[in-house]
Amino acid sequence: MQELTDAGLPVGPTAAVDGPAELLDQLAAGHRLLWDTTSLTYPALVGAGIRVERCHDITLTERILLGRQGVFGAPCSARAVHARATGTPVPDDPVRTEASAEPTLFEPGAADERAEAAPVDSIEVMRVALVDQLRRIDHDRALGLLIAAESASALAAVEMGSTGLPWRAEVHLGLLDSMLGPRPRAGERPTRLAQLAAEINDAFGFPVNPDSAVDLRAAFRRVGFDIDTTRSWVIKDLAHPAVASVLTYKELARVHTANGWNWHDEWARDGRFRPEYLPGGVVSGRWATRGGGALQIPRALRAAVVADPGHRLVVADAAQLEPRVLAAISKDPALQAVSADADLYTALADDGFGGDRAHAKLAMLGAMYGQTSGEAGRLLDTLRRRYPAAMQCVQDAAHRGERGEVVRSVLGRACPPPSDGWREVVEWGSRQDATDPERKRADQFARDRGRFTRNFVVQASAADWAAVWLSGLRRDLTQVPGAELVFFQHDELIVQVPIESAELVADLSIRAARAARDLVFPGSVVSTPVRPVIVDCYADAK
DNA sequence: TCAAATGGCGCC
DNA sequence: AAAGGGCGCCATTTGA
Repeated sequence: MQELTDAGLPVGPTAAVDGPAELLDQLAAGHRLLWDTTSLTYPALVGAGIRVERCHDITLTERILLGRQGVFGAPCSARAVHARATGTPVPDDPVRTEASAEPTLFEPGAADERAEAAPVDSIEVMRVALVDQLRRIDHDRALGLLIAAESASALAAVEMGSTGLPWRAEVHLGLLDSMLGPRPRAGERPTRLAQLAAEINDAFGFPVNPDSAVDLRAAFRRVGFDIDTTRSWVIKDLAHPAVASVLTYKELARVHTANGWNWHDEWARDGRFRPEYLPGGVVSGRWATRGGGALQIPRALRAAVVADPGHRLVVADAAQLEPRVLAAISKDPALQAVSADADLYTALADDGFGGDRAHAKLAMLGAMYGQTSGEAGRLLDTLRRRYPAAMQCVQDAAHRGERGEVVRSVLGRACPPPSDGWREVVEWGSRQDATDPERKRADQFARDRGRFTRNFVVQASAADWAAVWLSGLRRDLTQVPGAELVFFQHDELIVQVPIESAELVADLSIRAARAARDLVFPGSVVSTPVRPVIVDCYADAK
């Protein structure tokens, strides 16, 4: 047990916790728990009805700290940190056994692996690891904040995975029936898809399997359309009678395979959808999920997310977070001014795009993603003129990436360095003649990485902000009986709350966003507003 | 025959 | 000159 201040510094004694009674005492005293890996230890506590307010997750912290040293993918357990700190051989990380996996029979060693996955409980190992991490954090305020938010996110992730997102089976199954027809036998096409497939065959005049991109492309080529991909946005512009059926087929087939009856069987048990959330699972610091595609719930199915009786959903999203984050990290005066507006894109449009919001948005997204072709490319000049500092900021990040350097988020999360293979290609190719294929390949590699680092500074800083926002709101929600975080997706979260507390929670989400702005961008005038909506059903939120 | 790669598309 | 970021998941295709 170790208490840390909010700045990530130790103030209390170190002591092992013996047994549940002492654990409860320590929790009641408001101590911050120190442990190896939240996702391994905390689920059992949550299952026992114990809620931890604050923790320090050594593994997640180590991932951030090692990343800043340019190391990715190395073992990050307390034992590994201890080993590196003491100059002893670094053990492999414990094998992660998936909670959702079927028990494996007849697999020698599986039980041993599970035993190894038990969290490290040696207090001395953890003490040494913590001291080493604090030394490396070195009183860096931003980094301490990032690490505190990462650990808090880990708690929230376990709690959300346990609580689950309310999911009404009858609504979901009703939608499937209306879109696809009755549930087919295993391996068969739903009736609606079978109909569409027949229409597609008729329109072409020969059999085509719309599930096969190869087959579909060959079919369109055979009738005179020289396409090299069957993406919807290409198909939609072709003048052929099969087009409408193909597009509808693709849309419905996607629902069937991604969120159809099989998905429902596997993921939507007991009125809840319980994915496994992985904070920091993306290099930018965004969360990932394992199972169920939780971060890609299609809009068409959000009607199935309905609050329990007597409850409401507070759906809060940070409006246009990424351009606001760009304004904050670049300190571009004009973009900061524009970001004062509740609708940044409208203000942007009025500021230089003749009131054309769609163009303004396209240009801004293109600038952050590194797009330079097409419409967005043509609009880039306007942005460069109006917001030179902001454009310089992403341009610098791109150049650093092209040169093989790394970039960091506002709170200090580092992007991975390029691979050895990348360096070889780029170094060799850059010495060749401009027309040499090796040179072209090298330039391509460099540009690709430039786009990645260009986007990283914005996406990762936005993730910093979102983690602090989520952490702050989670803490505040402990004051609201019955309020539960049930979903988090990059810049949007959902709290299920008793009706009488909905307004309060909506307000808390706004305050937490303001607090996150002040913590992540101290002194910045850029606002990062959230707009909570109180609804019964997720589909009504937008 | 099976694992890895690919194509496509959902979300931000 | 040219340059579309990050994911997870499914069915199909490819390759050993």
